[in-house]
Amino acid sequence: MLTRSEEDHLKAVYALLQDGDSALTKDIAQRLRTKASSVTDMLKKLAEKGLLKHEPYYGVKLTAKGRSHALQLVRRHRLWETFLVQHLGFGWDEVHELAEQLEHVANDKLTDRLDDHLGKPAFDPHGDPIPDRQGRIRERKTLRLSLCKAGQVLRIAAVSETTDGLLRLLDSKGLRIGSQLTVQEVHAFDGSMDIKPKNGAAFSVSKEVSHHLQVEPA
Amino acid sequence: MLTRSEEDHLKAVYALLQDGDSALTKDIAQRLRTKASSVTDMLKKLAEKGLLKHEPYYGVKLTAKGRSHALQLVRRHRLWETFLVQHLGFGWDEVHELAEQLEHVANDKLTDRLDDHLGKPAFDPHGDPIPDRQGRIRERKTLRLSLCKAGQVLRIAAVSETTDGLLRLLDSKGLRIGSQLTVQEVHAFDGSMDIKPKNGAAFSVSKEVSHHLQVEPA
DNA sequence: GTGATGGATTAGACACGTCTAAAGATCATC
DNA sequence: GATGATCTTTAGACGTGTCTAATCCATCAC
Repeated sequence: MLTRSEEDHLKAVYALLQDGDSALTKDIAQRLRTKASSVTDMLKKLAEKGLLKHEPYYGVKLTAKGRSHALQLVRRHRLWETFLVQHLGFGWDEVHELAEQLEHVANDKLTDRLDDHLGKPAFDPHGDPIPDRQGRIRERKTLRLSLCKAGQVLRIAAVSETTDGLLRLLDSKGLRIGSQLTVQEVHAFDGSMDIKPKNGAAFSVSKEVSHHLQVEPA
Repeated sequence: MLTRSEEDHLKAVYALLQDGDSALTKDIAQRLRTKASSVTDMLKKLAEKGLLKHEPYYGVKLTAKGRSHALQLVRRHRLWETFLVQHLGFGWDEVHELAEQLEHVANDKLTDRLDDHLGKPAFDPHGDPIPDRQGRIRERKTLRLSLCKAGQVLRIAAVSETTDGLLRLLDSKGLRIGSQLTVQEVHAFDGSMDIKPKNGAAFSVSKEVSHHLQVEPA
């Protein structure tokens, strides 16, 4: 049995490894709004429990057990988000915090029943894939907006779930999952780009933002 | 903001006061599977937060604030139980533990949406009343089976929610919410009674059991 | 009243997760 | 390969919630 804090750390590691190639102690700390020293302690603990390998000063890698556990957390998180949006009428940009709490209710039967109830969805309201019972993910062939070039016409497939601010920003520009947009220009000096929603005015997004936007060719 | 443990203690106090006239430290401890000394500490803390009055060696009484908070916990607990049974197909005797966890996700919007989604039910699957948004309870005019006399024909209205064992016992005898039964005999020396389900064989229940069975005239 | 009894409280300890401050590694740059 | 910047870890402390053991209190039988 993992404590809530252990689960939070495990999920942060998983998310950072998904995102980039490494999970830095300070990034984990920042994500969990805690301090690096606390993270070190926790990594040691998770390593002892066999959920990850911790090479001091070098980094951290999930074990199969750790990855599996993280995937179950992600599964629960995204199923709850889907439930909150589809059945309780919440907006996709206001469910993250709630799901963050609900995901810690660990009960396989509950999770599976919820999954059935929702029709075994493959993607959550943010467009992110929902791992199945076995932790398998049905991937989409999407790419980061930050890797796209001027002139490309794209559709938004997913938005990194941890950034509610980004969701609201997009919403205010009339963009949501499935919306179409065109890349007008990419500025080499800072990686920012100008994009134009199909039915709206062009605006500029920072590299930070485009990095978190998953798109597919329209 | 209350911690999970504070909420658990508050709810235990509320439940015991509902049940009998007083909430003994040792009974709270037993209910929470903890020790009396731990409970004393917690009562002190809850008293400082203005949720209850703690008269050392004498007892404990909820303040309006404490009662209100407890009612919200009960509300959430019973709404989740209703959801689990009605929408996810759980049995009424297996939802208690899960609801015990879900109730701690405190978010008014979520609670109200769930309430709406379920059709603002007045009673949960155990037959217990669900407090509304304002903490108001729609009472049934039920009485404890333990107070009934031989010859009375009754219908089961509710079963104390904290005793899953009782639920299974009843189920095995063919009894559930709404089932009809007749009191055949009451044994004065130990308070036990013989009851006969409408469509089933008579059996005997202890005072402990009959105390937790809410019935109404059939 | 006096004692016995049983519940309640206090005192002191401990595990856990967090923090700050200090020390240890790594790496880019000169 | 020394230096400084930055990140990581360690050492030691603290708050919280729990425990055990000892003490305190109310009550009931006599």
